[in-house]
Amino acid sequence: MSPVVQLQLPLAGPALAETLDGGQCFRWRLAGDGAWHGVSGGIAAELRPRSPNAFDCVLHAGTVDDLRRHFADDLDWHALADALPHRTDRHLATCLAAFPGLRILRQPIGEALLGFLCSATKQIVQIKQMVALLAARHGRVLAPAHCHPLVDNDRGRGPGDCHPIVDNGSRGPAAAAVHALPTWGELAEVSEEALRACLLGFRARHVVGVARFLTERPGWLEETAALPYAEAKARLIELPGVGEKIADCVLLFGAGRLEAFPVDVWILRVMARRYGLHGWSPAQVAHFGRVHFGPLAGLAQQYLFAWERQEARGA
DNA sequence: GCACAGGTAGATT
DNA sequence: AATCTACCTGTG
Repeated sequence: MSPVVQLQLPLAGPALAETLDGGQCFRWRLAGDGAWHGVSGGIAAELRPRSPNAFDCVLHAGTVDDLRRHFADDLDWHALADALPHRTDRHLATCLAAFPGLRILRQPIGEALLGFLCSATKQIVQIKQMVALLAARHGRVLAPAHCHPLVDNDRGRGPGDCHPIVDNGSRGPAAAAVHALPTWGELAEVSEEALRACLLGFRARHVVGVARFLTERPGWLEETAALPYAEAKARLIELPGVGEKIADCVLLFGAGRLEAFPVDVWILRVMARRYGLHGWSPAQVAHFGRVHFGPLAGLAQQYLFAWERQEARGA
């Protein structure tokens, strides 16, 4: 049987869907049978909600500890949300109530950088498509095709021990190979043309530029992640294709900096419609956000974003 | 057919 | 320092 992964706090319903498929990461998807399939770093997992804080879990690659780290299960997300100024902010209180348990996942910083370089003026569906193509064509294999899930544990069987499924009649479609995202070292070997073939458009030039930059400076990204927020952000903005917004996304989702407050068109809209900040510039809104929401502004941003997306879908 | 999409960078005012 | 524009391409 599949092992059960127990979380410290509930993550279910709209908060689960928003956490995994709300635009903070681009490699989780909900399958037809209700299972969440996801890849992050060295993890390839299938999760089936079993109770509000437990999942049946099949790991095709990676360990349960890796998965817990990805879900940032060491943090008390209930307490973090409660530390936001929801007592004096009615709209924020509404957002918190609508997505109880929403989390900021921990992603490898290089993957967050790649994903958000692809995000410029694109919808989430399309970003996911680009990232899927980048992984399939240029990332190393995490789990081979037609591989039985490693249901026992993650020891004693290597990927090479998997049996091909010959008779697939009653099992549904055969599983395709699961690929990791390409590392920046691997991306340095990919031509701009090949990147454009992954639907990146003008973003391909940015990826090439960043790959060159990082290749010449080993350890630069990891050093950046360890710097104080303001210094880290200033360094990220040196990268081609990275401005204020993407730098904040990389720090929030790839370096656990919950004070980072990315300001995109959605947040601009939220601040105008819900907070009356009509005509404010992104820089002004960013300043307002840091002051009003405080050191966990990034978590507030994710709640506001989730609520506004839900409204836009016609709630 | 045409605007728009979780932006950025360089030019122009 | 604020505003304008080009940059790719799938989706409605």
